[in-house]
Amino acid sequence: MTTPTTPSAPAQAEPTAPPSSSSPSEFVVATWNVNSLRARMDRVQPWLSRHRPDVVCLQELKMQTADFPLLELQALGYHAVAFGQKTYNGVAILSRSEHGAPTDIACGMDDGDSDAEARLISARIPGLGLRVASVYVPNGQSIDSDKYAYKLRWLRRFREHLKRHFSPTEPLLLGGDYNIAPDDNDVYDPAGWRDTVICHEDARKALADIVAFGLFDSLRHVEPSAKIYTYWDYRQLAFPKNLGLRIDHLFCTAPLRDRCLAARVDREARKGEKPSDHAPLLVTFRR
DNA sequence: ATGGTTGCTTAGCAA
Repeated sequence: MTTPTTPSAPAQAEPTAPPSSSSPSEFVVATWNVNSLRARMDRVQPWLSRHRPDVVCLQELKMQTADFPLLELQALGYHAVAFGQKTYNGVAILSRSEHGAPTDIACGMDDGDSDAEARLISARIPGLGLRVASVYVPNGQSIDSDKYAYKLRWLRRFREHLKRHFSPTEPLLLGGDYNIAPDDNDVYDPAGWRDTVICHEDARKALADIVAFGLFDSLRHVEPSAKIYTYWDYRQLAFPKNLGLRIDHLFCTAPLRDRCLAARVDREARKGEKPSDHAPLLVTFRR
């Protein structure tokens, strides 16, 4: 074991700001589509160390459950539960070890449908007294595609799943990539995007039906009208031009809406080498 | 913009 003797630290060895510390009065929940956890682990690890969110919903793991990096996350101080599959989809929930191991872990929708795509996982976080789901809604490709019919069907099944397993009066968080921009204000070019799977009225209605279960858009609770995006295409310099969409959401039930203190998108995570095409959304709640 | 970028898998699909 040698002691470093270099007088100046390496350029990127230290974070530029101290990591967030756990507060006894607040907790932070994030949702992030990482677009392959294997390809993104070198970014996810320092991001967790820096922000120390209490709970993180991840989407698009693109790996089998058996390949999920449980031990690496454990070493960073996180419990994790994952529902993966080869090549596509995959969702996970991380929670800081101090909140206790997640219980009541449920993968998929248990509604008898033969659909096996890994798009939903939920669990209870005992130390925070809440239930959390990580959700990856099908993209749907184009409105005349079979995939769009699957998207709309999946959203209806999800609504029924919520009614069966959750209550609008319990503390519940649903974080995920919904692949839907709820409002024209969530899109950089609403006219150009109107007849796409992201903005089509049937998709927006299906999401509204889910919200009608008793959910609130935590970001809009705090920022009612600001132009805030969570996704920028890799092509066409979309990020530097801020040609973005707000398709990642953290929905909460009424008991948590009243405790929602702040919400922001971490655009820093979209910059630099090999980012995901999505940036994380971080929401702070009173404990 | 009927294009372009990334990841998984290895030519073509999905996003």
